[in-house]
Amino acid sequence: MPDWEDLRHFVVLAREGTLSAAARLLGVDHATVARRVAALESDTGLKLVDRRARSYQLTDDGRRIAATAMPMEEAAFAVGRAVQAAKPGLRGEVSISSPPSLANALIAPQLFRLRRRHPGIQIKLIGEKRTASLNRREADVALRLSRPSEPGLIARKIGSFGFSLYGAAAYLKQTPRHALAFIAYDDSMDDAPQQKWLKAIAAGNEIVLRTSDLENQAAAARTGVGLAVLPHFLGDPDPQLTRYETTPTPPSREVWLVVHRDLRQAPLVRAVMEFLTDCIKAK
Amino acid sequence: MPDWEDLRHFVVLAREGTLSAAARLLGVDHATVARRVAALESDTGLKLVDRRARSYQLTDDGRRIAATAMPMEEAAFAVGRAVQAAKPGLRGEVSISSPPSLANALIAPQLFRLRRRHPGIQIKLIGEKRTASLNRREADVALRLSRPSEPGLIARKIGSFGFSLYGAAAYLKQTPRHALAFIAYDDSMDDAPQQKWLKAIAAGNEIVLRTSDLENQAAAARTGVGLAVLPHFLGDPDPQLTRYETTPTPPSREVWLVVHRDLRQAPLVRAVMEFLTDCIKAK
DNA sequence: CGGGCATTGTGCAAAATCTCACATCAAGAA
DNA sequence: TTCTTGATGTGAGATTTTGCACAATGCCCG
Repeated sequence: MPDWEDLRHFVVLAREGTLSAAARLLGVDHATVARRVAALESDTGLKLVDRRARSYQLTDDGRRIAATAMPMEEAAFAVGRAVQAAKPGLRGEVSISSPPSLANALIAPQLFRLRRRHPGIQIKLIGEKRTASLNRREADVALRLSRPSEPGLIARKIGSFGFSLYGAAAYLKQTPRHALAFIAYDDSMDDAPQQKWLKAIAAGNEIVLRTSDLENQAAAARTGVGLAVLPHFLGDPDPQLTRYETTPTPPSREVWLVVHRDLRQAPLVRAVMEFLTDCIKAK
Repeated sequence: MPDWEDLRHFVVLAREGTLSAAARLLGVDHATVARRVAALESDTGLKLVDRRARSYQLTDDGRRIAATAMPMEEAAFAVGRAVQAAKPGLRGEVSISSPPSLANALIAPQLFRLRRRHPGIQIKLIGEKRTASLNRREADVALRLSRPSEPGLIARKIGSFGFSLYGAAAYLKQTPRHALAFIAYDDSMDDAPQQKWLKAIAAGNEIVLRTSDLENQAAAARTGVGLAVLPHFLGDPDPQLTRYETTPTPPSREVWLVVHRDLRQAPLVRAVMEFLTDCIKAK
């Protein structure tokens, strides 16, 4: 039976493609990954990778072995979840994955409540566009803007929010309707409903700024660059921004609270889920 | 994520029950198992075992974690099979599990043929009563006397053989029918068909020897201790043994060739399966 | 074409791990 | 009881593994 640690390193290498990336992910030196893969090759008597100049290329055998070792990794994640779920009481770390806008505007400002109520809980708040995989234990709970379909996950809709166009009051006053400029996401967000809506509404007008960051869009809109589609929870409290009403109104989005089945009973996780629900409900 | 090697050691400990047994199975020192389990506990922050005077007792958490880690072990076995299956050509070791009688009388004497035909193949012949688990990779192929039902295994009936009562010629001549003594398996084999049959037929007569080893039974019968139920392939070629015909005749048994689905295509394994089929067919 | 930039390969010293030997302890047999 | 057997605990030395620093290489981009 091959060394399980060797397999772990090899699986990550197979997924990441390079020694360095695998090493970063595993938190070890790249030399260690290289040596462990070599050890696995010598153990199994199979050539698993072609060592090319700048990249490790899996051989057919390598792909085959990596594929059969994947279920091991999934089982390992299940062990990790079982460990997390077995932790009694309300002490420990919980990681939350959330879209950056929600994290900044609704979660972070409320964290002090959670700490007051459960002083033993440490939060790791991951505000990333990329949806972290709960199955891979990249986070314990997540907020998502649409219902996820991954197996093993449990999702509950805990709220929704609307969008409007916002701009600086002076800008709206001075600019004739046909000359209004727009601020949009970059292409990577082309499939988001609010972006589609904007593209439709802005058909004839100029899109003067594209940025992937919502905070940037708001900042630009505040200074009179143009109109941005912002969620109400971001635009309404801002004294420098004014809604610009349109028909049709922009789409609204749902907020889903997602957790893995294995973790939903853990007291630590339940407390955080309750907190997140309050954050969204009370916005 | 916990260290996979720690998990491997812990799973074996959980199954074996003692440090020493786990250490033997893993081929390491017992101190290594103890330290790895301790490391796993410190990693997870959970108490997994109660260290009692002479034994490691799993805690509830320990049982839970061990249970979730079992699938990892099964996946590891699958990797092992994939490795074995990926070996090209006809070089390497193949292990055969077989009932001892078949191994001694039909397989071992023919091994020279296999070696002549495929000089690159090394055979490990495990003649044990205990049925080795092909799923756990305790053997690559197996001969069984009944169709196995484990998942993932493929079985083919490759032959059958009959039993008869055998005794020394002189003994049979001298002894009146009602005084014939019998030689039987010990209690551990009470569920074997030939043993049941013997118990029925021998209802009134004395059972003078009980032994788990068929070779012993044959030896005793040869020297006139009594009558033993022996397979034909064992009794017929023996010049010192004579059949004692009865009605009803003893049951016959089937011979099944068993292999894991993952291995059946490997050239190495196929060659050995072909060899085993010939051994049984040509008896 | 040349300069970054990221990747893999290598030798060495340090750190972690394992084996080994011995000690201790409990249970069961004589 | 005393002896034997098989289990776990512990410390020292040997071995293995790892990280680090540096070299070499190929790619991308200006």
